[in-house]
Parts: sequence; structure tokens; C-alpha cells
Amino acid sequence: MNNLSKTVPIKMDTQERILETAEQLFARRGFETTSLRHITKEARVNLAAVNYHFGSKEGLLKELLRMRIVPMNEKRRSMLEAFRFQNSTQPVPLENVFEAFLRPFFGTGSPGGDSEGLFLRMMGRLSAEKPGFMESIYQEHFRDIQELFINAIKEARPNLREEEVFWRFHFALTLMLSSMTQRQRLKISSHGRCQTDDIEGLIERLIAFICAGFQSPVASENSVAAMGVLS
Amino acid sequence: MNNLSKTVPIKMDTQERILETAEQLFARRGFETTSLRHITKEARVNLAAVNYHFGSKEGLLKELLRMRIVPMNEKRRSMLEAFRFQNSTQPVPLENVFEAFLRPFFGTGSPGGDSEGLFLRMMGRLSAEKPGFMESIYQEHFRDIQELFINAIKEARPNLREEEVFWRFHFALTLMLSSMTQRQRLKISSHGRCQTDDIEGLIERLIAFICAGFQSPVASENSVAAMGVLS
DNA sequence: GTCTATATGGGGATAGAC
DNA sequence: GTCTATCCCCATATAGAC
Repeated sequence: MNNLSKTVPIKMDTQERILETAEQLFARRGFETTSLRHITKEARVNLAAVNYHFGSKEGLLKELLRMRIVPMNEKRRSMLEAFRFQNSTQPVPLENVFEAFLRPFFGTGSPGGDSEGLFLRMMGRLSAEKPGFMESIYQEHFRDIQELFINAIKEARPNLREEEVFWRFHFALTLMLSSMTQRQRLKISSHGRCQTDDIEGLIERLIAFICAGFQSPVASENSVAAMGVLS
Repeated sequence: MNNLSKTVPIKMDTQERILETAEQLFARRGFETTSLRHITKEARVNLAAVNYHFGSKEGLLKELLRMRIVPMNEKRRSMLEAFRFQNSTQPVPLENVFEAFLRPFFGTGSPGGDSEGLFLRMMGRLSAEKPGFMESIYQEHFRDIQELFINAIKEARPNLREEEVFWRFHFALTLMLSSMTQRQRLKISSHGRCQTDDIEGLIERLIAFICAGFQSPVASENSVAAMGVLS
């Protein structure tokens, strides 16, 4: 009952075993509530191994995130590039912009299939559990990629004020991040009517919902907004 | 630096002091990472008082949630009722349905103004940090209210398949819950361009985005969906 | 690199005096 | 109802033998 469903292969070396196990546990139980004892026992390595290889528990988390995020962002870049090529000088349609942004996120994980969306759930949990920490991760790994996609959105929706682009991209990101940790709630509240295991359906619905959201009329500009630093 | 900005009034009795302080700390630092020692010190009550009055740390959390959620849901009910009255036999417009659902959530908190959205942030954190626990809270407090609003949405969008109604309501709920804990990210990523403190602007943008999202075309119905239990 | 043993500090809960 | 003192659990991290 305490075991992971898919046991970590013995062939892997210590570092890989730790990383893989930690991802599973952080995704399923959260960072603070997962102890190094639990990780090392599950990974069948020594308790001291985490501190030896990664310096600290947070060091392990940082490495884990880096390992997943870097290739994910490369995928995003190349997908957006491909869509740009398809559309030559035309702006990339918004649906495609978000496809390039979302799909690599949902496809991230151990090669061979991360069917449970462990990385996604971990990200979703962390952004609520350690918002300060995630902001630093964000600064390190997402600044450039976000700028790329914000620009693509601006091209697709040239009439939208920059402030609104940020708001709506923020909504999109929030939805994407929370979609995994909140799935169980949908299953219950829909009395099982919604196929929450259908990742493809989730992605399509997310993209459709987000793109439609971008069609919403601009919020009333009140006095507060006037003092913005709009260049 | 360790003190809460607004100190708990001495006049309050022990239970109230504990509840108020706990809300602040759970919202700001999360449930697991907030100790009873921290709460009781900040509230200037005895360490044993929490267990005496609430049985356990989780008992305290349950009471705290109950205290906020019950009146919030009453507000939702009465607002939806008022909109129904305004529209006599016509369905309530979707914008109004979500206004009745969202506004009491953002208006929940200590009377006199919960300007920092403590209750909201607490809810957002908890639903990521303790999803299992929140599902039980959900079952206890949200079943009826959700049914009420799902029905109102069905009336406003009679052509939408029930499955899609659940999906989109789920997206709306997810956005609402996460909007507070994720605000800081928007502030950073927009380089301060977005007025994230402007709750009214946030509510308007949320409603607009969600209602527009409900206009999205229905996702392709693949083979998996066919086996649904659509009554 | 790996292990055991331990240092050091924190947590929730409770017994029992007042 | 309130307090102190304490039980017993668990955590992260590290020192030092192998």
C-alpha cells in the first residue's frame, strides 16, 4: 500500500532513482509533506544519498525541475517555429500558439510515457505550495519563453491592449497549471460524466476555452488603469 | 518582521483570536508549514488552546472553512435569486450567473474588509496542498450550490451538452480558486503593467474571460466520449 | 560513493496542576 | 478555561567508518 505502482528500475543509478522517485512523491503528496526518508526508502538508496548528490532537499527539487523544464521549453520553441514556417508571413493563429505552448507541457515526463502527468501535477502543487520558490524558477526558466509567446499572441491579436494580453495569458497559464491537480474534483462533481483521464480531450478543451476567452470584450478601463506604465 | 501587519484585537475571545490568526497564516504560508506553535504565539493564546477548543489542527481548519463558506454560499443563493427575479421567466444571463457565483467568493472575509483576500488565498492553497481533504469539504459544502448554478448555466446555454457544461464550469472554478495565489506571478511577468491589487478589475476580467470561454465550439466528440452515462 | 549513527530542531497532542 | 511540562513522533543534515 505504501509502494509506488511502478517500481523504479534497479538498473538506474542512484541519482536517477532519486529523481524519478522524488517526482512521483512530490506530485502525489506535495513537497513539504514528502520526507527524504520516504524518497530514499522508496528509491532503495541510502538516506544520506540525497544530500550527497544534490546538496539538500531543495537542491533536489531544483535539479528535478531543470531536468524537465529545459527540454519542454525547447519543444515549445520548435513547435512555434514550425507554425511560423507554415504561416510564412501571416501571424500564427492563436489556436496554434497555445497548442505550441500547452502540448509540450502535457507531454513532459519520463520517456516512455508519463501517463499520470506527474510533472504536471508536481508543477501545479508547487505553484500553490511554494509560490515564492516557483517565482525564482520562473525567472530562471520562463522569462524568455514567455516573451516569445506573448509576442506571438500580440501578432495574432494586434488590437488587444498589452495589459489585457498579460491578463489573459496569465489566466491561460493558471488554467494549464491547475488542470492536473484539480482533475479529481471534476470527476466527483460531474458524477463521473467527464472523462478526466482523457488528456487529449483536456488539451483540446483547454485550448478552445482559452482562445474563446481571448475574444472577450475588453474590461472597462477605470481610473486606476490610467496610471499604468504603458510604453 | 515575524508579526502580522494587523494584530489580532485583544477584545476577541480565544476562539476568535485563533481562527483569525490561523486564517492569516494558512493563507500566507500554507497549512502544513504553519505550526500550532506559530498560530498560538501570534494569537497570544496558550499552545494547548487549539486542541482544547477545536480538537486538533485539522479540526481548526474545518471550523475555519465552515465559518467562511456557509455565509458565502448564502450570499450566492440570494444573488442568483435576485437575478432570477429580475429576469422573470427568462433565463438569467451567463454574466449574471457567474457574477452571483464569483462575487461572494471575493467578498468573503472578516467584516470590515479582507482586502488581502486571505480566505481566497487559503482556499487556493488548500486545494493544491490538500486535494483529498478539500474534496470532502467540497462534498459537504458545495454539492447543493453547484447543482443550483449548473442548472442556471444549462438554462442560459440550453444547447451545450451536459458534459461540456461540467468541463467549463470546472475551468471557471479552477480559475477562480487560483486567481489569488497566482497574482504575484502576473505582477512579475507583466513587469508591473497589470494592476493585480485591483480586485474589481480581476472580477470583471474573470467573468468576461469565463463567459467568452463558454462560447467556444464544442470539442470533437471522439470514441471515448460515446460510452458516457448521459441520461 | 555508500553506509550507520547521530546531532539538532521541530512538530502535534495531552496529562494534570491551577 | 488556561497554563506548564512533557511524551513521542518525525524532520533535515552531517560526521566519520567502510
